[in-house]
Amino acid sequence: MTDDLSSTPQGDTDLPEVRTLAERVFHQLQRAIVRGELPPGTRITEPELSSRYGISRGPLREAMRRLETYRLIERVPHVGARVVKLSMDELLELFDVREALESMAARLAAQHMTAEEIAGLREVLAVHERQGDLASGEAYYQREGDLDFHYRIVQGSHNRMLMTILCDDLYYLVRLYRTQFSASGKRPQRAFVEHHRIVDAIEAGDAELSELLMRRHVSASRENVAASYALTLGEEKVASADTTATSVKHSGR
Amino acid sequence: MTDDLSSTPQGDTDLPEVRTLAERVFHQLQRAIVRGELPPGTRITEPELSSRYGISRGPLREAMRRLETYRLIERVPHVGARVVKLSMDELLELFDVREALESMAARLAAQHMTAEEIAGLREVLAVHERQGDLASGEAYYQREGDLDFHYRIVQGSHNRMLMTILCDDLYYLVRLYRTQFSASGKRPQRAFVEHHRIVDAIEAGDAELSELLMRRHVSASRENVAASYALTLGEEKVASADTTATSVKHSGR
DNA sequence: TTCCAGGTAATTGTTAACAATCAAGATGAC
DNA sequence: GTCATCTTGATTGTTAACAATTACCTGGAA
Repeated sequence: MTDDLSSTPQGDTDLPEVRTLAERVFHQLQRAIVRGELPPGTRITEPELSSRYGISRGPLREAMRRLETYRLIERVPHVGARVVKLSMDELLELFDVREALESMAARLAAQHMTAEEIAGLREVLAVHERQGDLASGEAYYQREGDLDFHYRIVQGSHNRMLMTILCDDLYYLVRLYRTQFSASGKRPQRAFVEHHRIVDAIEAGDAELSELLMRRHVSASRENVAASYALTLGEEKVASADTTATSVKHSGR
Repeated sequence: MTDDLSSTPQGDTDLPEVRTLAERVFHQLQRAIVRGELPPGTRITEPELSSRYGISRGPLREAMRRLETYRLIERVPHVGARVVKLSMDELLELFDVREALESMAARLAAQHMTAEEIAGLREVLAVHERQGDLASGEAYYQREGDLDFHYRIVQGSHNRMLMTILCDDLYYLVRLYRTQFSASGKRPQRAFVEHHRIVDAIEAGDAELSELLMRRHVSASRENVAASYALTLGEEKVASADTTATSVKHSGR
């Protein structure tokens, strides 16, 4: 009982509160899924996992139910659960949702963010640029830093419901998408500039401009992902795939 | 066991699938909370509810966890759960989230909604007006119809993630707010006009206009709620409360 | 060979009992 | 009289066994 702490030996950093077995296993499974250790589509079977983690099926089911609410696994009654398999369509849907919510967050951040929070935001950008210098073609750490940037703006909105939806519900899904599609992006320079402009607008208290810039920023990221995905579909169909990617946005009915 | 159906006697309309005890009790508890039969702040104790619904604590805990994901109850480890108690601040936060998501939904609906869906939307408005005629000062049915209107537009976005967040995650919370604050609104005429304008824009395929009108519509609803709440705070502070309500939106830091 | 049916094994849903934690009330000391 | 501590009751967390549904596999017939 008191050896719960010793049973989680290595660095479980920023573990908020593990007052129960279900919470501990939830965090472990969450990390395993986001890191790709449990590949998409993997069948989750309760007896196997309960024996692997050394707990009974009760707490495990509670952990699985929580994973389901974060959309990391999908359950079917009387059938079972499997790690969510993400499609490009759903990724683009997620970008639409992020565009709506994060632009609102930027607008509210321009109204409510404190001076300390803005200073912290600038510090995040400085760290990005330092890391970007030593590895201009970087991928992993920069992307984590990008998430940190967006995360802080959402926090700056001071809207708890927005924070819950974006940071709790969708955050791990975004990370899962990145590991799954290994989205390189290849537009760090432009993203850096956009980040700075957004912070400028927030610092100036210009709500409308902050909202507009964040909306463009997320939308550009979406188009970038769609375009690079179209490239992977078929190298010979580059031109037609590109027109498809752009026609998605403007497709009338 | 086979009398499960008879144990839920009256019209459990549109119950999607009750393949398990946990799902059935979840729907029952959900209705009880939204209808106000379980008042906000009510302590939820597992032995009591499990005996009341004639099930054991296992399925009940699963139902409770699902209620928690919909933010209808709040749980604290080793302490217990209680029905969520909503504050006006949180209601206004919810309006900000709805403004962001529903304006995006209207934009996508203008791009993707089919002719049949638009016809259904017009039919909803016609039903509203018929009911509005026979009871101009109505409250309950009109509000349900209002939800139906917004619900259909979200469906018309053809964005499954948007549909999940708005219709599954936030829908019952909106209903709970309405029963709890008994939001009369008192602006049915103007809402009707706004609804019609939004459908017009969607039918014309004008994405930007649809988005703008929906954003204004939700924002106006938010201001209306804030103003009527300010009235209930103190009758003698009507003037100052009104300025507070409007300054919320434009409050710089 | 292909399709359908039945049976078997495994997995999920459910239950009841046990263990640990928390909250409240009683008891005692200062 | 007030505060701290202990005890007691109740509630939540956890476990293991039982029941029911599902999926797979085997066998046989068209």
